[in-house]
Amino acid sequence: MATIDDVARAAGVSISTVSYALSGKRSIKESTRNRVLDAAAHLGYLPNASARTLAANRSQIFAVTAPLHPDTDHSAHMVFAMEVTKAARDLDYDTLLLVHNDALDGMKRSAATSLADGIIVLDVDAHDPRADLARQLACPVVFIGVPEDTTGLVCVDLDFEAAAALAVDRLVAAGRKRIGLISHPEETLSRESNFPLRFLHGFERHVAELGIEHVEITPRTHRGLEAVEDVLDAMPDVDGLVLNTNVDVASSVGAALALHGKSVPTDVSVIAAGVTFSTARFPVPFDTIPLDAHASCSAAVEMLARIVETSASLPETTLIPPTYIDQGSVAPAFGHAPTPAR
Amino acid sequence: MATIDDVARAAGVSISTVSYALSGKRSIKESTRNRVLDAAAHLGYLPNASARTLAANRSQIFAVTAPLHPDTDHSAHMVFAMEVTKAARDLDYDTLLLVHNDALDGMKRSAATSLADGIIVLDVDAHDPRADLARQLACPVVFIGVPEDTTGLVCVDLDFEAAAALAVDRLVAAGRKRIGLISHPEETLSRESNFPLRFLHGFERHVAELGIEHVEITPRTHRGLEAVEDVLDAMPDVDGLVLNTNVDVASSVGAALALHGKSVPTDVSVIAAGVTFSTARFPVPFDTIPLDAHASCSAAVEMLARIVETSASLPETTLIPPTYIDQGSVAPAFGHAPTPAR
DNA sequence: CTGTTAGCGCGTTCAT
DNA sequence: ATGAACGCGCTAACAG
Repeated sequence: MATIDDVARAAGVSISTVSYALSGKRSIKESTRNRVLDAAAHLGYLPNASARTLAANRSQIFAVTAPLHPDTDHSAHMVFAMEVTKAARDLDYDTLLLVHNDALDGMKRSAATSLADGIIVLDVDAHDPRADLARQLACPVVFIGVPEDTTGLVCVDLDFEAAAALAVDRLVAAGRKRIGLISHPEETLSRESNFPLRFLHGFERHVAELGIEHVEITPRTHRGLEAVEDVLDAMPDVDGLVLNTNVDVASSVGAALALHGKSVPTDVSVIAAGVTFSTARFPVPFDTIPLDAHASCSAAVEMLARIVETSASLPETTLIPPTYIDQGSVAPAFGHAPTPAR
Repeated sequence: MATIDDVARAAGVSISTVSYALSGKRSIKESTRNRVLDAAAHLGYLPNASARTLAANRSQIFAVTAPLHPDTDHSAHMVFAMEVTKAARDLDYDTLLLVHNDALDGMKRSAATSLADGIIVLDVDAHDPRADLARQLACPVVFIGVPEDTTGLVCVDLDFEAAAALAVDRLVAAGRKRIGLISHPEETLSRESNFPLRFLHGFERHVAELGIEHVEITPRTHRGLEAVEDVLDAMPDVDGLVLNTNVDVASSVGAALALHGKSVPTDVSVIAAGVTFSTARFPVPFDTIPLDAHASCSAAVEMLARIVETSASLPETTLIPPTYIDQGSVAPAFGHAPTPAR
């Protein structure tokens, strides 16, 4: 490969001139700069990554720790990893993938060796060991997700409590009075993956505030049928349903309701909330309050870049407000004059 | 961070002694070596990645290019990326993720800047632009998948043709005489994603050799029902079915057959072949010839490491022999004395 | 506006 | 078996 020396020689200037002409960190006469640029392009010159890193003390690499639990949704996982990577590239960073048992050690390693300038943490549990580690590391860390103790941490995530409240509000605005929630499987909750809990709390708080009849279900299987039947057992005349669950369960809820003679949206209005998947191609599409990977990831990456580049960080948690996608699965209850949603 | 100088001082030796004590590239007296190791452990010393890279001309990083097409299966994608990453870590390499429109440029960049020691290519098309690029790059590249022109390339993949033949053989051994193949959606085939084509060819060749009645179907939807109906339209008395298709279609094939009064395995014996997903939790599990991500990825990563570390590469394509997982979805046809499978 | 030069931290050759 | 010293390619402080 061509080095900066080759370019300098070809352009008839010194190597610092080449460096500055390419980085733009100080002004160079238009004509000489063009000569440098031409020479660089001609030689196909790109600065050696490690030399640049060593000298500038910056690698332009973010590490991404993404452990895989038995119950994690590979598809959602990939989407987050990709969105982080895309957002990072937009800011001129590459991303190193840290997985499996290396999710924790990899954080230490990439920080201690100055491999990475910063670390993005995915799939955060309530009591995530990576939270403690992040507090010890000198390396900047941003969490996509919120552990229980956020002291000293920078976190970004959908506002799941607000998402749950928004779902309830929409159903209530449509005159729905008996609301069921289908949550995540027990195994996910017990691992204390954090967002289902936050959604659950938001739901409970809001229905309590509004004095709404409600029931919460944890699916025993990966199918919607049993979940729907659990809801109907507990609340036969349910007229509103919130789905904060995985795609396997959610995709078969429509058929399960139909099987029990309940139509969507008339008998039961349904909203999928805090979910990464689209319901657009479901047999029955649902109104959705998405967990928007793009929004979370680009926000997180931008924060991390800012922290790295300005070394100014105020630890704080950023909650992204929920948005609402109408697919026609919520309709006014019989005899109910719809009130405007909040 | 502690530098090698700190360790040298703490151990009362020179930096080269530290370097050799840690790398083991030349022998050091037991006692001094232990002093060095202790000092290093005590200081939490890890060599600076870029300094090490600059001096050794090796980054211990592999780049992984994994573009995402509209029809790619996120879940399978993630599994491959993870398996590559795990295999790489086992050999002391980290992996850089290259996605989206950066899949091609990223290859150039990571090679030209010496960011990566080698490149793993995922999701290979028949006419993949990354194949030409790989031929030009000085950087070692291994493909997981096989493009049409493999001249000068190193490729690793499941032997899809053998997998198709194995599926046919198993059905024939069970006395099945009219075999249907449900392939991938048209959009996947037309992009010339390569493995469905290779599977298709293997299937066609082998049924032709054996003189077996057969029919091939390309699903029009993402559901098994229409696909099964297409098969039944073309071949009402089908008694063997090979599924080389996506999880959405495959998971609903069992129910679709039942709906048309066909039982598995008696009326129709079914094999899923060349698929990344497990059918174990399907309503009706199928015998499976898996596309084993772990096998392909660790083989590819080991080859790449070998090429990087010995700079000895003979371009060649390695096809991994298919394996068979019995789930009870294949049974002898009525009146057929089962013959031993090959 | 441009050139000179001192490191960045480590691997490795050459001496001893 | 150990140490001294050079150089990897680049950035940035300093000098003009």
